[in-house]
Amino acid sequence: MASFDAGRRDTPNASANADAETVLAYWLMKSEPDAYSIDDLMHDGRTPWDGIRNYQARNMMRDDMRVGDEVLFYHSSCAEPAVVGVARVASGPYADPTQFDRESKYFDPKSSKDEPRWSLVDIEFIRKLDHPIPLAELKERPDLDGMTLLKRGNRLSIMPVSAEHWKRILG
DNA sequence: GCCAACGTTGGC
DNA sequence: GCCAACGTTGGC
Repeated sequence: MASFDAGRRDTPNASANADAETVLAYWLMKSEPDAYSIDDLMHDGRTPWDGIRNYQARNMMRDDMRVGDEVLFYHSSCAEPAVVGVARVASGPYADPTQFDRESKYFDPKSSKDEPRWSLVDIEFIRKLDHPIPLAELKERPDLDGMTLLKRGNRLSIMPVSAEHWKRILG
């Protein structure tokens, strides 16, 4: 199992370092545009990132994200997979309400309100890219070598992005 | 704890 | 639609 580091904490004891809280971390979050696109986020302004049912992705939202962290919004499972916009983490973690909703496809009978299994954060719109950056283009760039998104077999829908890669992609 | 079977993701 | 890759489940 790969482990991830949001790259935020400079000291081993982050809790003793108040400044660590103010350092932004960067993320990439995938969404199928048929289900929820960057235009949907632009329209809504803000949305709960519900429906995540993968433990690694959940752990990153629950344990590693901070309000203000910035997010590459990525369209997956579509004609042209691409980074299409920028968003921001807008809340701390809380229980994903869809896990308790019997009508939801994300309903989880093994979860309970006392011990919720799935957490989420809210995401808010920052901007849409004038020109999406297709996956195919990202793959061709030597300066993005090692990016989690580009690793073979990667299926995580949420992943950290290093500050270096962030600058190279948006710069 | 092992591991086969199954389900899901997501590019192509 | 195909299929590689990976996560989860459950029998043992």
